[in-house]
Amino acid sequence: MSVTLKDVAQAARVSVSTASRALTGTGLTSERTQQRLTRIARQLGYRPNPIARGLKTGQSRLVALLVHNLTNASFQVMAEVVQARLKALNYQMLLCIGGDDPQQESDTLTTLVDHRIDGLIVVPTGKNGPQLKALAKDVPIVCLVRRDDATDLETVLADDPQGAYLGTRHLIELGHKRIGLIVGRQDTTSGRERLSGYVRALREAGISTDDTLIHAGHFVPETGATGCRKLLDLPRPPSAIFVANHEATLGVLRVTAERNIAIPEDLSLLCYEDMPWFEWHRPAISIVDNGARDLANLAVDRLLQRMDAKGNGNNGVREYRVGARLIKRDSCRQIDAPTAGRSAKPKSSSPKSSAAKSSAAKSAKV
Amino acid sequence: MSVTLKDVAQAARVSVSTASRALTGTGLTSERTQQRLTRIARQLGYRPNPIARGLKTGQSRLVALLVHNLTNASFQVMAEVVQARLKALNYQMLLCIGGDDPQQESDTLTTLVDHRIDGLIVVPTGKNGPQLKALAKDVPIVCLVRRDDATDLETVLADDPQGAYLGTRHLIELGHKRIGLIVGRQDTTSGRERLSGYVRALREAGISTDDTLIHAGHFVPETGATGCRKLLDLPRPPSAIFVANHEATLGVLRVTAERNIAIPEDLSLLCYEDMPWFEWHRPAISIVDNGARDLANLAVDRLLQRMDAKGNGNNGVREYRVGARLIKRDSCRQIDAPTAGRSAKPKSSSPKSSAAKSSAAKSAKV
DNA sequence: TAGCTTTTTGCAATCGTTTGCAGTGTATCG
DNA sequence: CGATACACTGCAAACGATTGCAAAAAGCTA
Repeated sequence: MSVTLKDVAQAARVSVSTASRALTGTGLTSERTQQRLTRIARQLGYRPNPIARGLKTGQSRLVALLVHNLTNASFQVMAEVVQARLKALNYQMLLCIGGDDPQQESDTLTTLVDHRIDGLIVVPTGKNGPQLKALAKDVPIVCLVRRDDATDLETVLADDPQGAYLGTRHLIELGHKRIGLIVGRQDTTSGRERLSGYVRALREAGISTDDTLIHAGHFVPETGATGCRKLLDLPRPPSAIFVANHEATLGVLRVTAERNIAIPEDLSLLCYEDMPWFEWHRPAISIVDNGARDLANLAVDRLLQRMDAKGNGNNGVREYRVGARLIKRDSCRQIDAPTAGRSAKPKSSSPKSSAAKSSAAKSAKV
Repeated sequence: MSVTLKDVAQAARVSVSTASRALTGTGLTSERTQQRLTRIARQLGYRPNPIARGLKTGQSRLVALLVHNLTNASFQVMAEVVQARLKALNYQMLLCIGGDDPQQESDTLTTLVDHRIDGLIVVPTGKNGPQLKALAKDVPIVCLVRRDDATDLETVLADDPQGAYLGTRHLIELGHKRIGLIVGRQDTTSGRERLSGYVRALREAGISTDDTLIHAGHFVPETGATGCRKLLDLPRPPSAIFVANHEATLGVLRVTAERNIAIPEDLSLLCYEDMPWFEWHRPAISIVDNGARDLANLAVDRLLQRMDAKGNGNNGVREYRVGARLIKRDSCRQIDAPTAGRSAKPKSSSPKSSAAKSSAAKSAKV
């Protein structure tokens, strides 16, 4: 069917070995034959067979990225970044979706090493530590976003303690004292760390934590809905909610919409991890940005590094942190002058303000 | 490193051929040796090497999906569906991102067939017809969402003419007479077909088309922004905009937000292809759903079918259509009684209605 | 038990590369 | 001019499976 190295060799009247050496550019052939063979190969449309090559060399030029889903905007960005970086280096990305399910993760992992992938970037569920650890002996692995405590793999994490701290402090600075937190499962790194950042900010500000204000749960919209209802139904509901569980955001928005709660007039909302549309939403949603792009880039860097090192094993296993950033938009409002300072800001305690603004716009238009 | 077939054979004191036959389950070995070998293989932790196998059999158990990006919600859904379906059949999905760029598409395609993929589902740019056609001789290919006119490949399309027609008719039925259209590039199937559906609905309703109301452009948010501005700046601006270019949606939302245009009071908005958050947006955005999930499933069905047929070539190349569905939410309003009929409906020509509702809710709350 | 068929097995070639080793030819040097 | 080095090249053995063909074993019949 397709033209093989043998065909090229025959056409050039040399042996396959020579052809191979000429085309792979080991400096072991004369300049002349090298050029001649490259030409002939191109004329014949020769393309090396990665499978055959892989069999011999043990490399597949395949690098896998295992994420939980593609709904999460961070994962989308990561997938695109990883793909782009790898393609430039002539690797193919094998994107796998594990659904945050240990069983699926485990299955996928075995399939992947079966396929002799050259490297793996994985967002671990945390439940397959032993397996990961074993695989790491055969293939370079970098963990992303979550740490797997049972392993000592190189890991690229978001700076969740800092991010949660920044976000919470921002709300405190705006005058909020009762701040609801909807956060991820406490058996995940990010879940625990974000909670801790929240607690630290509160403590620093001398605000005592209130367990009824904290809702931890799975990374699904329902968590947001439930948590939000719980918070709103409190005798003394919070004036701000910090949704530090990305997937839960939609649930929170649904509930606030259902209950006709105006943001930020009735409730300030701060979310975690950006989505393209947060910026276009009305009001534009303030967020703590986890730096998905940088995380992915760093993970690729680390992975490539290990792939080159080839066997110089586990020396220098590190944990990296990519800093978080607060992006202020319009979903959080100042509810109270923290100090006597600050004047120009229209801190508008009147719930009508935005409705007024919008109907003004309307009458101008209609 | 890893245990090979030879190891298993040795341990069982049989030849590799017997081992191979026993483990692959050709009925050519005695029941007894088959069981014995399976047991030994498991004990030794033997896993067949797909690369070696692939070299001999010419199959890789890899199926590629080539899409433009992962930002588009339809592509996300498709990726997840394809991955899930394939995994169940023990194939690995190779997800590639082509960026709707012919050059990248071309490169990726060659890499993919180099890797001896067993099948390919591709959203073609339309600029690499000849190449696709050539590749189709070696590997089963199914086109998705867009047709490549230069080929006669099996193609699974959304019913865009119908979808655009349904959407436009919906707006007409709500009383809109001037309906802006923001649509995709006219050198793509979907771009042309959506425009045609729009035109047909208008013609049927006896409304003459107005070219100044139609804006076609690339599949990027900017198209939406530009188009929306153009439409709003018209001497006689439309009362409704149909954004039939998914990526352009964000741009439109940005402009309407910038200009403080209330939806649906000042402007009705209808979009194409769902996104998870459209439902939670305020107002919830009405859409024409292209049925991404069904499209992906059908594409997989067709591909598997061809992969089985194995060589019975191009007979029966078909084009399939997956019907579109209108999903009404809150971004389109009735602006005018189409007939004298209909009573109960609060068709509210007063632009204040929703603002009133919302401020009522607020005062109830505060 | 011989002769036949039918299962079950093993040998060896093959897929398309890479690569150690040995061989050829040419240049260099004394 | 012969010896030695060096640059190229070719042979053949891998890599880990699958598979056609033939041999061995087993089962049957008479």
